[in-house]
Amino acid sequence: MSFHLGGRWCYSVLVSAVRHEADLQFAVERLSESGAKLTRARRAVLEVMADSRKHLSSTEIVAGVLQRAPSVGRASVFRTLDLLSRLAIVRPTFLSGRAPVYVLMSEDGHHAHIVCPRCLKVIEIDECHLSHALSKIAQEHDIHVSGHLLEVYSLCAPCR
Amino acid sequence: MSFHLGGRWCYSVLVSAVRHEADLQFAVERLSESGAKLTRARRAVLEVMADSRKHLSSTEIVAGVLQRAPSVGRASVFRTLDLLSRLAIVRPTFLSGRAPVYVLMSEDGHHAHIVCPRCLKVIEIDECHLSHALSKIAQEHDIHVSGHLLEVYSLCAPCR
DNA sequence: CTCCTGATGATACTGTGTATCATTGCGCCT
DNA sequence: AGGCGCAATGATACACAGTATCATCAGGAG
Repeated sequence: MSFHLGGRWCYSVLVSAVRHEADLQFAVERLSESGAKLTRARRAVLEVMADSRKHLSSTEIVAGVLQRAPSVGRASVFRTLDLLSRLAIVRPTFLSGRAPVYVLMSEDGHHAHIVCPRCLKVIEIDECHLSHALSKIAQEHDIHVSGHLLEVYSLCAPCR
Repeated sequence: MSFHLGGRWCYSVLVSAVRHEADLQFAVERLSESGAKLTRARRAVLEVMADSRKHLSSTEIVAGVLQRAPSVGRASVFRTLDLLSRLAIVRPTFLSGRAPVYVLMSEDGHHAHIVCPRCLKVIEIDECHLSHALSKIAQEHDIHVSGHLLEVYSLCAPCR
């Protein structure tokens, strides 16, 4: 569901998202654990993402970082996004237009949201009731699940 | 988890995917139901996708279509991908590199797979045990679920 | 068969994301 | 606490996926 080609106008809006200081702290921790340096550029990206109440496109992140730390280069933002993706701190997602949109994953590497295919609103789900399903999947496929992303498609109330 | 910046070399490989003639037929049906015309370009895109045993990037789809129907233009492939996304016949996903990767959704608009964060292999899940969780989510948020995408992260057997 | 309209292919263009490389600054180590 | 090595940076230039445009074409209802 990448809707409405052609246009930067349709970024998804996150409803009821609560981004905590804790998320930021956790991300910083994972970063240094991984051996990566905590630089100005990286801190800026993380701060922008932790502050935001929306799913962010790379363009928005670049803009946010530029505001917060004007000396940071565009390239570093993309490098950071890639790094964070690899560390599973951030997950790129496809909503709205063709541009990737990034989400900060919660502490345990899980994330879930509802997308309304009509207005593109994104509603975050806190409790996704997936543990049972995941343990079954883990068992069947003989794997150890380290995270998940669940996207549910459904018209939201106003659109019905 | 968009891994390994810079390089077109890292496309995800779909293991154990069975793409049926039925999928193609279903897609064609939904297409005409929606009122859209069944043109050479659209048929070519659907055929390429139904034939493939992999998650396909747009580039790969363009190449496949070009092989199958050389007269079809690049732009039409993108137009078609967008149309199919809107009709929930196809779902763009983020794996491997930064390029979107497309999957044919199953008949009921559901799709699930496991991604190994190390080798990027994608294993399709046929039975995802989500009905319970989904009905709970539907109840809590007062919605009618029309589809879902579940992505599970886990090292695959060889990578462990 | 014909007509209307939605879809097409060709082209040119835009802007996101990337390679490169000389320079910088993080953080380990003593 | 200060210096050193290498990871990371910012700047620039670039590649190419995806898009707008528009004259032409073809699907499918009648």
